[in-house]
Amino acid sequence: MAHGCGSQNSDDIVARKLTALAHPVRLATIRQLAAAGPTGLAAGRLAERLDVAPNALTFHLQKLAAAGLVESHREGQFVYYRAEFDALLALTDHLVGACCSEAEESCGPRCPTSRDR
Amino acid sequence: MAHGCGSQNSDDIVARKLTALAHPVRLATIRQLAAAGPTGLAAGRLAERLDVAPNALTFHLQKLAAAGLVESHREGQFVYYRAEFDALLALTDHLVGACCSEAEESCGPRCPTSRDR
DNA sequence: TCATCGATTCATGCACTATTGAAAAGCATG
DNA sequence: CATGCTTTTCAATAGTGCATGAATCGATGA
Repeated sequence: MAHGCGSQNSDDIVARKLTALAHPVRLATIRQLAAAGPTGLAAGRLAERLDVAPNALTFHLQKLAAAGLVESHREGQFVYYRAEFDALLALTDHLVGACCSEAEESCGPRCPTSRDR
Repeated sequence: MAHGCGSQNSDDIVARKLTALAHPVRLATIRQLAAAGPTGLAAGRLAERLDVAPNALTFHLQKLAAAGLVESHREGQFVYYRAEFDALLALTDHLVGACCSEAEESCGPRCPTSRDR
């Protein structure tokens, strides 16, 4: 505990991203943005779909952006948000990346260690 | 609605699991258990490896167990914990499951929608 | 039974996060 | 410039989670 806070461990970075995802509104947000694809969605339209107050949505979007999971760009009066797909995929890799690396037996047919990549 | 799992929304269940994972100690715990494979690790050995107080580790392990991400079984005076691999893999599926479902263009070569399963 | 080791439970204090409502800033149109 | 729409900022509150230390429970062996 309380070992150096200067250079952050990879686990800490991933934990920060998971913290950003670990909220019903933010998770639904990411899924909406993921479904919307590279074009993204305007903040207002997102607020409508999720039935969330605009200011509340901004709060959550900022957390997602701080974690590097979404990006925003302005187009006229609208602000479009889109998911950072690379960050999402890297996240899933990290979760089961070291699976069974120290074990003799594999954890199952879907184990990333046991199937070719 | 791919799986009709109980009363709670699938997003809420996933959010609960992500909440359980979204902590440096718990994330490191899962990775240690994932690396250890189906055999698992004793709580004390886990505490040593992670440099965490035993009672603190119990606190975190209970959160992981409540989310269905780990399981425990007693062997003599030791309590072994092992990762629930199915729950972990289901989690990663959910994250990018609906990726680009509403978009004309795919988000990339690794998009789950764009590659066969 | 007593002593020891492993694991858990309990209680307290602290910090952080989410929610809400009101207000303000940025952009477009008449 | 004035108006309306979109988005963000701010402030106050309530709620939740985490860390810490002491005490407890369970199992093992002398």
